[in-house]
Amino acid sequence: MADEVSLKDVADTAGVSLATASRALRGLSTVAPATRQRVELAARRLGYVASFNASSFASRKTNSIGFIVPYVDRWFFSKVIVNAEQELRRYGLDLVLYSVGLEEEQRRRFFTELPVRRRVDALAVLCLPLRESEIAALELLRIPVATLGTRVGDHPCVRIDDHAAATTAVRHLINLGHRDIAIITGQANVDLGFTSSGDRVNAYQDTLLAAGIEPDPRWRVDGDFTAASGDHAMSQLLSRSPLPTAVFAASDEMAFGALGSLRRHGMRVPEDLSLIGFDDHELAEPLELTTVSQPVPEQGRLLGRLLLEQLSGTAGQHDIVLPTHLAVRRSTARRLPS
Amino acid sequence: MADEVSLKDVADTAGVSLATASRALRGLSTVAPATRQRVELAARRLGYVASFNASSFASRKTNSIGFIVPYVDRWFFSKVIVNAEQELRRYGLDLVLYSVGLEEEQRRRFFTELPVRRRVDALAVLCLPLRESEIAALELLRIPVATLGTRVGDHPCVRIDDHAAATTAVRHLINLGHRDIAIITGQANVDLGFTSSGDRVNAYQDTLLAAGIEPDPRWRVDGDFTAASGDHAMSQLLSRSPLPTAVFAASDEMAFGALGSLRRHGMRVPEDLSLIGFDDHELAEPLELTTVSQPVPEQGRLLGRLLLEQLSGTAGQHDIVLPTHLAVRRSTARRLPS
DNA sequence: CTGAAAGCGCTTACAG
DNA sequence: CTGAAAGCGCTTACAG
Repeated sequence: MADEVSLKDVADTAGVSLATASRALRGLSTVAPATRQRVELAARRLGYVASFNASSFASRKTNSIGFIVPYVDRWFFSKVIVNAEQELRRYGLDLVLYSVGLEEEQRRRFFTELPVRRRVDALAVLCLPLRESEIAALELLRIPVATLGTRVGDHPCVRIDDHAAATTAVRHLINLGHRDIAIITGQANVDLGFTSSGDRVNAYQDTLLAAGIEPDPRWRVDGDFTAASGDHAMSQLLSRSPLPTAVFAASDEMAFGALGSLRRHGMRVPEDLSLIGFDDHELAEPLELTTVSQPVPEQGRLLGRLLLEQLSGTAGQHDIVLPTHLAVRRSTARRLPS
Repeated sequence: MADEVSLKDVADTAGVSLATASRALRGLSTVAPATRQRVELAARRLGYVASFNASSFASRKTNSIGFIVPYVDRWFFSKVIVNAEQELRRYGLDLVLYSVGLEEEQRRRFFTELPVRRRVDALAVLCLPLRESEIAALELLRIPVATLGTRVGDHPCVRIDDHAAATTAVRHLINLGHRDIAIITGQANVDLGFTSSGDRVNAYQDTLLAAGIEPDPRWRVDGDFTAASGDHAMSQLLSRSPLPTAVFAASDEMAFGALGSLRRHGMRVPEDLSLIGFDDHELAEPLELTTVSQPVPEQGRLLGRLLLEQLSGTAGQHDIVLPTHLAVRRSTARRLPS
């Protein structure tokens, strides 16, 4: 692109210095309105676009925000990322993605080599509870950090109350008369250690106990948040006896898999078994899944805003807990008197 | 980060010049092995990481690839993006996302303001058939372009044969004895004009005609690839009379929505109606949906590779058409003699 | 195989 | 409100 229009061209055309042209185009307030107009006109005429690289380099900012995520091609994460990205793009910031979920080795490398160093102005950590050593590594960066789902140190965080939300789900089943309630957890991914997963299991147990029901360990099966694991988990539950009358799946995607298993086994929902999920995935409504609804796009937007606030030094509230609610659909019903 | 280790520090420690240090760390071949070792050791000792901005700027490369996409939070696109990104990251390239799908205004701005200018080294266009004026705008950039799903000018492309794939789906229904076959298209998004959507509709009509069946316009309902639209479309079909005995949904997500509608209407699949989708979404297997399977991750990887090849001047094959296959599951069955 | 020097295209104190 | 000049931290001809 040897023929790209440079800021110098704009400055010359407008009859001002490089410095003034730069200030005018960035909207700095120390430029006379008339001057600004001339510069803007020249820039438009010449079709000038600033070099991202050059201006980032000169200003010692990267204009990029790093996102450390376990997965990007899962419903929850893709929604969060899209919405955070839109929030950041308004301020000219790029989102650069780092997937560290899959392998321990990948994660270790990320935190030792710190590829984000000198590469991003701030960092978002999504649903990854960090170890002490990892937190220490991040502090070395000396850049703002915000997290989603799980608090990391004192960094600002946006999340939901997983324990309370899961409690709502289990209590809904209990209120419908169920006592034989199984759970499909997300705990198979122990290495990632999503806190939300643990919180949901704990809520399940606490809520049962509070209702005077002893949680039966045979009615807990661990999935990994995928539909396939939900399918498999439900098949395991259906091979046991006695059968539960209701199942709480810790994510909608697992619930969808469970739905498949139930159909293959000739079990009707909710007539033979009630099923409740967690998330309010967009398929939950068409598939009539009762679930705990959480505001995913809003979490993404707020995460973006937390980062923005820190970069501009106007950091506000630090631990934002968003509300969830029960979306009652057809997949849960009153327990039949048996 | 006033205290970041610079290349100068590394050079001094290793007792070489800046230039040599730079060459050694980038693995250029014109460095003596012993020298290289000394430099690498020094870099490791000091914990040196090159400034992305500075090296990009100095080398007049952005080390970023732009992805123009209609959506990023839909199954197909998120899979493609993840896989392309992994391919690119191996070569130190970042993927920067531009969503231009939603509003016409957004799209117009993208192609007139060209925010990718001076911002990316190459561009990927995903499933967006471009207009002449838009193609012209891209050519102005004078950077490599590769596309997914739809050819744009002569640029390299990776795709499937949508017409052939959809033909397989419809023929499967015909082979099962169905003649009253409806279609849920993706044509509601006319503004985006996905070619895949049109190709699938055409294949549907062509295949019916080839079998001596006159396509009935009442059995075509337009969706927009979302589950909600599939749900709605199926409800419309079910309100008509006579009913089709089989339905081809142009995407799995629409098929899932259709499944919801069918259940609410008390229709059994496949006993009362056969349903076939398109994509092989991960929920297709648990939900037992017969579908046309396309290799989505591979399309992402190949797209990344096409871009890489062009950047390194080793461009190979230019129009890669990947195979698809029918995944037969429980949602389709032989038409009952009525 | 190595080094000295120019330069990438902006932004930013500093001075006025 | 504006300009001259330094400088951001690397890479890249060029020369040897």
